[in-house]
Amino acid sequence: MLGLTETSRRLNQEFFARDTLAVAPDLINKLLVTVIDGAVTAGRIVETEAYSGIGDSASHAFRGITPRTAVMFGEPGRAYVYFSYGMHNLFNIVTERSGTAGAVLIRAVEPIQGIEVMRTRRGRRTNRELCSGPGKLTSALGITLLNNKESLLEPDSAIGVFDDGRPCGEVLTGPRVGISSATELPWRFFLRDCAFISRP
DNA sequence: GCCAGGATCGTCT
DNA sequence: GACGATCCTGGCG
Repeated sequence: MLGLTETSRRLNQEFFARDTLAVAPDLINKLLVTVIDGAVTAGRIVETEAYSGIGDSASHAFRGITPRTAVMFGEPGRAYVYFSYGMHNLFNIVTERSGTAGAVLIRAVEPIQGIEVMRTRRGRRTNRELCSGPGKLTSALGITLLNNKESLLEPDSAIGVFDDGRPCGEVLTGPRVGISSATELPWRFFLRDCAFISRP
């Protein structure tokens, strides 16, 4: 697919078909790669949040299957992209076995490849401002509603997540950001002492 | 550097 | 008809 990932392994369905609370921390330190509009961009995932189904009142799937949330109940390893606050696309990866709702929101990545493309898409910015938030990284990586429901598992998928085997730093947990219910659950995962997370 | 306010629309009640 | 899993800008110091 590209030089960067020649020695990397694309995460398969088995990886995503697990407990959302196991997948979310395991995604830290993995590479999120997109090939969109002819441009390759990649970033190292440094911050995620878990959104479950049953019992998680902050999850879109909490009220059951609707046209929007159906993808969260479907096949693991697909993209769930939705539009928020009238201007931002937010990118999630579907988890759990088919029939069980779950997704992991990618909240921040460290820019690795295609940084000039990211700068073009986001405007003139420092590296840490390019992808340090869920709305920012979709913009920088070119992810839109068009990518909703797409598989991340095929060799020619526009979006993929790769493991390059690089050792991971310490992963910390904390409350999720920007929600008004289930605020007590520590389902946000992020790299310790990382300059590229959405908030210090 | 910090904070308040505005932008803007898909989705569900 | 209300409300976000947010980001950017401008004003102030």
